Amino acid sequence: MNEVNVYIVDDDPDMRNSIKWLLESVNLTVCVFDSAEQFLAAYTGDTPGCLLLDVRMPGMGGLRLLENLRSTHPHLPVIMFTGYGDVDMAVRALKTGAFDFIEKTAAHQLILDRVQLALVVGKNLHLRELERGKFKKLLVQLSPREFEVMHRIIQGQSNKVIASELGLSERTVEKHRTNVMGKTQVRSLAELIRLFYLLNLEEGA
Amino acid sequence: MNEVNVYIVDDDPDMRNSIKWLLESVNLTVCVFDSAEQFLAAYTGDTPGCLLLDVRMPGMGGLRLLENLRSTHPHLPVIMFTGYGDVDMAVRALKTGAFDFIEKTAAHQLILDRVQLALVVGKNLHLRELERGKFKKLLVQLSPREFEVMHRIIQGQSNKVIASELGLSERTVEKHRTNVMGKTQVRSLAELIRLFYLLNLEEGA
DNA sequence: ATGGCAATGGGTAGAACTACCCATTGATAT
DNA sequence: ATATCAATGGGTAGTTCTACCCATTGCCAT
Repeated sequence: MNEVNVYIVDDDPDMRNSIKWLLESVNLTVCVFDSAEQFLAAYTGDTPGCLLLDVRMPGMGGLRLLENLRSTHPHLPVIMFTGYGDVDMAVRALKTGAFDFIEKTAAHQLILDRVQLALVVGKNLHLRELERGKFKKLLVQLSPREFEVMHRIIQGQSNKVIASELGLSERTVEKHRTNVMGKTQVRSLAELIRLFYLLNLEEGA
Repeated sequence: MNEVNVYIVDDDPDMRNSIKWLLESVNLTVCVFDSAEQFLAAYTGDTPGCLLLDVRMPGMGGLRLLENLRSTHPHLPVIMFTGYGDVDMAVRALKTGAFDFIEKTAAHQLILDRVQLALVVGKNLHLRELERGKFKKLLVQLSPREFEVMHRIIQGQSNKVIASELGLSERTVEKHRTNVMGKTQVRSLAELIRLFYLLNLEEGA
């Protein structure tokens, strides 16, 4: 399996093969699926890539899959791909978070360009996602108390203030603080804050 | 002048008045303009609001104005408004950063709902923009040396390391650090870092 | 050329944080 | 019931940051 994949989800075999051939002609690695359900079952999100997604399909439609992916894998660029698109469909798709929206009648070069752009963006998002995922795993190792203390540290409270507000001794807060810095593997307060906001700015939006 | 405005830019007087009447019927404050140029000359961005922008106009078109606004006022939600829209136009507008894309034939209630949503989003973006603008003004008061030191502080470097890398004494770095915290009016390192990333995450994207 | 400011550096004191050591309590799991 | 671990708190030392004081150099503008 290659490092970067273009995923194609389309119920029409001819269309799948046509696009697959087009993309492979520029040395891209392609994975095809004939339904949204099949893709969901197979996709793990552990490699960068992008998705070419047919809108109209039996079973779970493209828009439903798109919505699904926005919550589970927000960092996979999804290019919606449709034979007969209307304005409402395009607007809904893009507002839902699709990376692009292309009609199947578009020129081959245009499709290639958009896919290449999506791949570049997808690589960057994937890198960031790796960093986020790593930090997330470290965060869940924190005990409830440590997490509470971390939160207040990030708010800028001093150990003394934290101790007073939580009814603890300074020594205990210092211990929690040490554990937070150790378990999250950060080497400075600055890095802790940066990683924290890296997580929250994207989950909140 | 009210605090929150809906701006309308359309070269067709009938359309302007029709939409103006619709929005005023739900107690919204409306400002109308008959060209992109007129709007650009008048808009300052110092109050929250949103913009209903006709796509096809003589002179500067809606898409050109949209691009312009994305760089100068990224926090004004722009709803593109068109009589005869096609998929390509909608996709281009939304990918450029339009908040929404509505056809003029849409139901009144739908238009109202989308405008109200844009206003809510616009208020939040405006609040954040106020905070960013305030911090920006404080940042330019920093001397070049202070700015350099601030940058390294945010990277997590200690005074000692900064002093060594810049060939300064620790005392001097401490002085710069004190000045940075004072001039930016932050009460903690955490707040400095938060505001710094608030600026950079939106300007970089 | 005198005043203001950026940049430089020193002294001293205190506050805050870090890194080690030590211990008790209580809940949970095997 | 014995082990493990979260949470609690103390001691002591060393580092780092903050808050004051002081000064010199050099540049720029009125």
